[in-house]
Amino acid sequence: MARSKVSRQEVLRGALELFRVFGFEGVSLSAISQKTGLEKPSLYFRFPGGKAQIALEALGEAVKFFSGQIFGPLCGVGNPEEKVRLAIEGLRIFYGDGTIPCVTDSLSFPTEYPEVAMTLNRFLQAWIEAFSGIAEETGMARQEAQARAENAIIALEGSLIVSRVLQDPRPFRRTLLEIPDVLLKSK
Amino acid sequence: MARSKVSRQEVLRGALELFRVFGFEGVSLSAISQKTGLEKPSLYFRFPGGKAQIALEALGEAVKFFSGQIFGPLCGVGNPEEKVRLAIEGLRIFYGDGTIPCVTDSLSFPTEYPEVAMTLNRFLQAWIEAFSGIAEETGMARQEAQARAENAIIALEGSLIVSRVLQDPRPFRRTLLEIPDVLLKSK
DNA sequence: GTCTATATTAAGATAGAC
DNA sequence: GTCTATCTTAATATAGAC
Repeated sequence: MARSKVSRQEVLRGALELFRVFGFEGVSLSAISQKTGLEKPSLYFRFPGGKAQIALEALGEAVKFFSGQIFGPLCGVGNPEEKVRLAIEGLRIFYGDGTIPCVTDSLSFPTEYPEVAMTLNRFLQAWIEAFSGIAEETGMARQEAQARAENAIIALEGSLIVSRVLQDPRPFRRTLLEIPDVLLKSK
Repeated sequence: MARSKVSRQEVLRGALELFRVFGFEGVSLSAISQKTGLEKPSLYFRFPGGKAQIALEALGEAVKFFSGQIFGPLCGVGNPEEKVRLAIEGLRIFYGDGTIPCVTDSLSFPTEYPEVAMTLNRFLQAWIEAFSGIAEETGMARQEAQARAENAIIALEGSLIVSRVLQDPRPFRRTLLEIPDVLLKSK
């Protein structure tokens, strides 16, 4: 079993970058091949399901990052302010300080693979749940916490679009700064 | 000059629907042909620049809608609350009550045509200007008004993503309801 | 496991009849 | 102006050597 120079995770992270920037339809297997250094048949050997499987597993890498760097800290012990601060640093890294789109956007346009949409749906629900949980820690009512969580995610996703179209990271940065207030501060 | 049954505007509106839902790379000329009832060579006769030209002119239709139904009311005379109410009705229609993505999102993923990105950039700046203008009418400082305008657009764009992924129009509807406060209410 | 070579389909695009 | 037919390229995907 000749081990390859490119790990499965490296392939998936390269693919994830491509899918986030160009969207599902905007990425070809040739592009993934170029990005990862593996020829197309090698990609099919590792991922018999082709582009759809690669996209799904790449999405899994994003979920793993969120689980570790964002949901993890939020679910841990400690005061809410500090936990939100840690989550925000994770978000800043994941989004390249506002320069890299979110999978939740890029991969949410219709494909012929319903699994992609279903995985995104579960991912977003988990995200809302994590944000909602930290909001509830401030004593907020469940419904209010849920709305705050959704608002924070809405603002993040929207700011990434605005930053991308204006080619200006400031809307994203400003939005990140406002997250603690959105999640924790009672009005 | 045999007049055709399908007007240029009908073609562009059909194409705009496709581009909004599937993104630039997700739409083929065959799809536009099917949607509009015109064969591909007829599309090339009307739009020699092919898909890129159709996308640009379709985007122009979106700009026209916004100019008439959103920017127009906001720039008119009358009290700000009523003008914002009219703009919100325009937005609700444009976004199919949260079921249709925004061109600003769908067409903002990289293509080989820089004109698309430039047109989107100008469109978004005009939108910010229009929202900012109405916010300034309440006596707000210019910088504050600009931030409020961006926040309103960020919330709209983000809520469309969340509504799409959750397959639930409520995040969008809730966001629409909050727009008057975001644009007009001093904190 | 990875590759070269290739099959197959669909894309963007054009020629030329009507 | 719109069509049928066709060209060219690039996409997904596989066969088979190493």
